[in-house]
Amino acid sequence: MSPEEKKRTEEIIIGVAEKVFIRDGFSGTRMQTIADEAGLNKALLHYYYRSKQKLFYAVLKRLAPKLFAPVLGVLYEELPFFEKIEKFVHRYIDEISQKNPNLPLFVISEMEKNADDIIPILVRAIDSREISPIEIFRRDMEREIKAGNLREMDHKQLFVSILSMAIFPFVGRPLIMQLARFQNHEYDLFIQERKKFIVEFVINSIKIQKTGVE
Amino acid sequence: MSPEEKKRTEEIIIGVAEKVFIRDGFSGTRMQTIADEAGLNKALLHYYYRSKQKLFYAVLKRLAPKLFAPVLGVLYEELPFFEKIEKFVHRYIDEISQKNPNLPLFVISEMEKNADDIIPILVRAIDSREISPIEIFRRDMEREIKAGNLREMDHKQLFVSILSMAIFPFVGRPLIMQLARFQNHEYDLFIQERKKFIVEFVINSIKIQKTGVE
DNA sequence: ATTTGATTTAACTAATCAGTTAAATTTAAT
DNA sequence: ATTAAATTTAACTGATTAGTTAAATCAAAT
Repeated sequence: MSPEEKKRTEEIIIGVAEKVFIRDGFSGTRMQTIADEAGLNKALLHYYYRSKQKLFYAVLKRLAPKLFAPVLGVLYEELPFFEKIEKFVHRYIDEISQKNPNLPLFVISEMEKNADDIIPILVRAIDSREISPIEIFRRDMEREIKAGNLREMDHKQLFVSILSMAIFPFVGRPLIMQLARFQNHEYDLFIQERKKFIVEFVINSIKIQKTGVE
Repeated sequence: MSPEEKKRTEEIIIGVAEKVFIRDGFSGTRMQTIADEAGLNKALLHYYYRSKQKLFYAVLKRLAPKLFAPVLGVLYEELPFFEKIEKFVHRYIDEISQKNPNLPLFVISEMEKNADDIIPILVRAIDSREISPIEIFRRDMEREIKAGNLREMDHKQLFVSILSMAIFPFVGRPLIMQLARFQNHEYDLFIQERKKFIVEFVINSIKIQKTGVE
């Protein structure tokens, strides 16, 4: 095979592995399943990636930048604070909807079970810049509070609230569907409508209304 | 052994099994682990509960009412809407903090992987009353909107938002700790402070301020 | 003291799965 | 055509684990 062919096989494997790992989790994934879904055989998987662990890490390393960069990147843009929140929420929900709605639960579950191995890989993707995302967020808030546009509040509480509202509908889908009595087909629409809701909900809560009178 | 002794063994097994299942998940749990942590042997586990599946279901059936009743129960109480939200959030975070912070992720993961078996068991616990919790919530909102105390908005979006803010810090702990740069010991305090934050945050967002002038 | 049921011990089976190996076959490049 | 690398096949090993079994021991009730 040509080197391009070789590369393509490698990519087929890692692409299918990504899909299966996200769907079934690390321990739920069978090498045989990956081989089957890739239309290849188990021996070839080990020929390219020596072990299940190594294949998993290869998947994670490829995934990590795609996972955080597009969303966290918004925090580093030069934007008015409230617009930044809007763009952040929309970007997150759009990305996950389009990419793979099971991604958040996968990342969280594996971080929980496998902390020591996985967290360092993900942290490199989170901490790719000089200043951390949460510190950027804190500074933005500080500026807005001084300008009288924002109520004073703990920046981590606000940050986690926005994250929670955006991420949890993906993670907690089966639970939410029962509690809030959703039909299967309703849920996607609910998530799309959620973008606008979250932004309005958050800004309503934190923004100080200018009276106009002064 | 006396019947009391017998009962005690049964309870030791199911109690330890609950702890282990929640910690390691169904497929991550080994019968040997349960036996070891209960100070018993594997044969006895099968003597009382015939299989891992049956033991798991027994755990779930015992868990389900304890899981939802104390929290959802608040929704059925006769309380002013905003106080109800406050009590709901405090109750949820207090219950989970004290009981087992891994519970939400466990429930969600197992619902996701094992939907057909598990959801019916949990749904019986959610739907123990004539009117569903979400319908109660909708009626409360409708009343408050008519009374001019509450902005108009989709009741499911609001309900999911409150749930998200309360549950996600438990589920997403490892991710949040990285993103928001928490040290281990800070997180418990953060969650305790979160009760007040969520209530204020939500009410600020949804309440219509009476001008006093009228 | 005898009986009954609870519990232990230890060895076993059967299934699953990661990983290995070696030989055969295919493909592309030279 | 020859070579080298890619791919397949198929059988294997070794580890893990749920579940079984049978014999032995123990404790409580009668």
